[in-house]
Amino acid sequence: MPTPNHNETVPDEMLANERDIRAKLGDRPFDFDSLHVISNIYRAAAAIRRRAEREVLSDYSLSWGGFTILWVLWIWGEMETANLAAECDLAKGTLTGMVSTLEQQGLVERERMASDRRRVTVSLTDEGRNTIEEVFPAFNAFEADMSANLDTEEKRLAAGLLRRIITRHDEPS
Amino acid sequence: MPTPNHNETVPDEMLANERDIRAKLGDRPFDFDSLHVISNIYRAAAAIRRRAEREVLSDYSLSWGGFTILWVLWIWGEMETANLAAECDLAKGTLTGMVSTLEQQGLVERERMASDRRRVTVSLTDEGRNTIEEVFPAFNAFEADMSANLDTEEKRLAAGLLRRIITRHDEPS
DNA sequence: GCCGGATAGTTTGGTACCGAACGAATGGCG
DNA sequence: CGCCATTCGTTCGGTACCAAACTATCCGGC
Repeated sequence: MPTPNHNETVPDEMLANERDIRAKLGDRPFDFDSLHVISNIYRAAAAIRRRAEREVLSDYSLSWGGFTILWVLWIWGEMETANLAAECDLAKGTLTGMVSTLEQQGLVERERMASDRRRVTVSLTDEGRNTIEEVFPAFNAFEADMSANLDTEEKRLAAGLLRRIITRHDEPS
Repeated sequence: MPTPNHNETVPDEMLANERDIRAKLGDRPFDFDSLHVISNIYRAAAAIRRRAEREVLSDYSLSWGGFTILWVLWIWGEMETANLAAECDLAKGTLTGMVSTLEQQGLVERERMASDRRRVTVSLTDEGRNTIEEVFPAFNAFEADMSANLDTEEKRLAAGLLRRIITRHDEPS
């Protein structure tokens, strides 16, 4: 019968570990609903990243972070390092190394800005653009597969709920 | 007006980057709903982990993974390495190093099984138990804060939707 | 008994990632 | 002009993490 989560104790369907947690700690005044949301977000993200790197990105010698950089540059075009780091949700120090890797692979290029020589812009090379145009459809198909247990409405709902967690706290570094 | 996601084009509220993606790629046949779910899961997870390590775990010199190990051992008690790795969602090789770190910190201990000397069990020391009993309430408060924009019903809904993504594909290593 | 395949954990080699410290460049204010 | 606080990107030291190679142990068949 489709009546999940119908009371305030234990929802009908839980992962095995969620049940065990209630069994162990259920008598203590913890916030189990928050616990399950947060830990499920993390588990889902880890599964997504692992599968993506193994099943999609490795074919193109891209890491998750490398793919993200290409993707961001593809959507937004040339960006300076600081904005790119923020958009990729990476520390700027991390970005430096990953851009260097992509640069060696010939997928992006750096350029110092003439107006302010501290700043550096990063942009896709032609090869980088070809790569992301080839990889992204495969990646998007992977995303669809990964979320195939949800229908469209549920995906939007989930995206919206997550958005409200993300927007609450988002100072990357 | 509270009518989010009311049509099949662009939902009312989106993150800035979500809007930009539609603007750039909206005319191509990609699955944007899947894209947004997956990328929001990942962004949320990254924000959660970063904040947790900075604001909660660093006070106890614990990494995210180290905390997870203590937590799992606290809930389930003594475990052998392979099960512990699966439960913590880590590759077994990764676990070896992190258990060694925790062992040096005096928080867990290893023991070879008498019946099968290949196997090793890991359990909390008294100090480890004290640590997790002290850290977890702070961590749980953090989880509550992190998800404070959702009410109880929404947390359960989100946890359930995520569960359906997790259960679809979960062979960690 | 012992040999060979299977299995549990560890080691190894490499990337990713962070935070903090650093060095170059800038721009305002004297 | 010339200092100096600020703001860039990079570098550095350290952990975390994975996949694959390796080691030790176990167990079934001869």
